[in-house]
Amino acid sequence: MPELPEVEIVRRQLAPLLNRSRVVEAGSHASAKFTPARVLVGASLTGARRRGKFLLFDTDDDRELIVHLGMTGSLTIVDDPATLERTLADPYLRAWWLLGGGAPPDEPGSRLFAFRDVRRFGRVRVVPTGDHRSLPTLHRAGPEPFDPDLDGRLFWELLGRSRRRLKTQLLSQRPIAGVGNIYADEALWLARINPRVARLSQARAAVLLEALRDVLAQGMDNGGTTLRDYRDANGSKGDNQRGLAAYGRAGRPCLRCASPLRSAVIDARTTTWCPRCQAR
DNA sequence: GTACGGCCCTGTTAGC
DNA sequence: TGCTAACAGGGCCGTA
Repeated sequence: MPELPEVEIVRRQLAPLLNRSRVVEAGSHASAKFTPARVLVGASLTGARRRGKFLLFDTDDDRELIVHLGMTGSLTIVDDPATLERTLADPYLRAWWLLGGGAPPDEPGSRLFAFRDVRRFGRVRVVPTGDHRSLPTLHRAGPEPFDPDLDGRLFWELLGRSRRRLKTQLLSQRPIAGVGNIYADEALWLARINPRVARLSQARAAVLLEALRDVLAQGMDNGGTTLRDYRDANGSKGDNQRGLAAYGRAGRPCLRCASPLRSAVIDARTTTWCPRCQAR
């Protein structure tokens, strides 16, 4: 389940490979979650950005290819003919763009930009640059966690706009972008904050913001978290799952106080916390 | 505008 | 061993 660290790793790997490549052919499976991949034929991909958990690929005709990896999505660029043929035959391939060389001059299509997604939670959209109205979560996403303008006070104000439980707020992407179930549980554990709390003091909000930054940075340093499906653009697994303190450890001893960690479903997501360190 | 439940989707795991 | 049901969960939509 790719969250900010995993998506950022994929972006960093893909960005230098796109190199103004022109889309010479494309295809995708029919889905309401997908803009047909073919609409990009003839355009060149000029850059890769990230906003929260969304990847945004710029084109030379003022459009954006937006990809959300969902839970099991992965993006790769393959160039050797055997791998390219195998990728096209993959039953879980949901969208693909055959790329020519960097412009100018153009070459025949020789590399495949491929989106694979087993559980079909991923999304692919092509929109005019900056027009994110068709993706409400992206459209209303809060600041990036590492935005230098985001400080404890602003984060506290953003959290204060809702009375929903903290865990629900973090997953909504509104007060901060890019946090999913794993890193939300980890940050709340690190900050010793109960996930059911709906209100925080300004000081506690600042502590939570620092905890979010810590767990996200650690996730990136460790190459992302691979529980089952996540692979980076090179097909490699992450290492961060080894260092998780809360997520997926229900019933096991808290790494701080040894109390058994508790879990419950909050906002339809399994949430794990320490009832002692993170008492309400 | 906000909160909440349900849905999408399929591989894995637990239970019988 | 084989079958069935539960589970995992990010984003979106309909309803209250």
